[in-house]
Amino acid sequence: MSNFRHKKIVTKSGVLKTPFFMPDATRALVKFLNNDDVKKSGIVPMVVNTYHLFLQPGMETIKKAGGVHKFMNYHKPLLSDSGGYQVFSLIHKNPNMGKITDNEVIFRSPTSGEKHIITPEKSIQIQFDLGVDMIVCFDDPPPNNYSKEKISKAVERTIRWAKRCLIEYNKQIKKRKLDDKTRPFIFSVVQGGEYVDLRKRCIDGLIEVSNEVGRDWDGYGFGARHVDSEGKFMEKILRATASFIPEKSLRFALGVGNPEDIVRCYQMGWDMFDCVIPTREGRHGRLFIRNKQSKFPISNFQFPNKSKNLNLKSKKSFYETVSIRNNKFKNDFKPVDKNCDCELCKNHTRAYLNHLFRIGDPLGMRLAAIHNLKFYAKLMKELQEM
RNA sequence: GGGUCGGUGGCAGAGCGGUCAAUUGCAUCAGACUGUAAAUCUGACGACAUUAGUCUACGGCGGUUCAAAUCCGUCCCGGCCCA
Repeated sequence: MSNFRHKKIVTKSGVLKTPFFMPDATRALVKFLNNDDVKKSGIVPMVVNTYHLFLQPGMETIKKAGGVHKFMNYHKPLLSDSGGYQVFSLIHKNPNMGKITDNEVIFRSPTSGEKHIITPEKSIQIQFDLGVDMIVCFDDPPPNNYSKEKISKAVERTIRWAKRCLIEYNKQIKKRKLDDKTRPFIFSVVQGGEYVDLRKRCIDGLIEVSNEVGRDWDGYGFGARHVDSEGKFMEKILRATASFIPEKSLRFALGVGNPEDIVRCYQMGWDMFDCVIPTREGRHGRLFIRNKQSKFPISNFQFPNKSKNLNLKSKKSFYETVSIRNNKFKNDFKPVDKNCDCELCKNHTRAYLNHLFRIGDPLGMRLAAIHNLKFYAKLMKELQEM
């Protein structure tokens, strides 16, 4: 039972076809890569982060640069995340780092200790100053293991803040004289943890907000982690949440995910994805290898719904991973993936990459990240062509 | 030749009577990573059994002591200083 779909969205910086994956260029770069590395891997859009760029280099610099596209010299579609996830995660992990009230979030910079305040309005203003193509509401993302009561409160706050975001959004559109061709797309975020009824409530609330303010959300994001407190993929919740989101709106699965999670979400009707996995795991020496025997065998792929360990690394899966630091690659002179034409696989052997990781040279991390991005890009292309 | 300091597990380097199979770092082996406080983090790392436990180990040999990597004697080896 697939609900997948193909959409085309036209942003001021270019056209995107769904489904698409965005690597996280949190601080205006994908770590260790330059823009060409990303482009060559076949990836176009990227995600930058409001919170991180606000702290460094700071908005004065970004504004003087003429926006984040110019600042990082990347003129393809960019989405900015609101910073809600970062600020809340900071405070949830260490309550001394800040204070959350219904009006605002006060927090300390983990690096400088300096005190900052972010409100929903301010997050939106910053995102307009970034000048990106897609922006996200400042939400309240509770950890999945919070009580239902606490998550319910987070849902209500997320809805109230979404309203403030959308009102501010309209103000900024007016103030900056933007039109439908030049305005950024705006996404609200759906919270509700592992509870279908709360997810439903959140979406109903968000739709009500859009009616009250008089502007539709361009899309809805899936908030909080999409794996439950035990690490299991939240199949039911993701499926239900996708079905609650209006058909015409984009569905953005924030933070999703590993390859099988992306495929599953796609089949449920999610359109957009971003995740640190390909780049972070690449930097940590884990490489994705497509299973050679076929195209991504998605149509006949059996998802073992319930188990945490999906066993997708077995022969049945469409991919496997290798830890290139492992000793067994020390004298392995094959390419990482003989069917891959990325910079790494075209030019270097597993033994060489193993060596680069053993000596800790950044080149290894860069090549591995490029390879993994290419793997993701190819996956998305196959999904687009389904 | 005289004096002096030292020889500890793959390496570096703690420990200086019992709680030491021995702190720590590196190296090694494996694992984790999901809107990036992540070039990060976790675990293993004498042998065999692998729950318990048993053995062999802090240069060699011999002592003191209920007990020694730790104290004493001696031998071997190395650094530095003086002749």
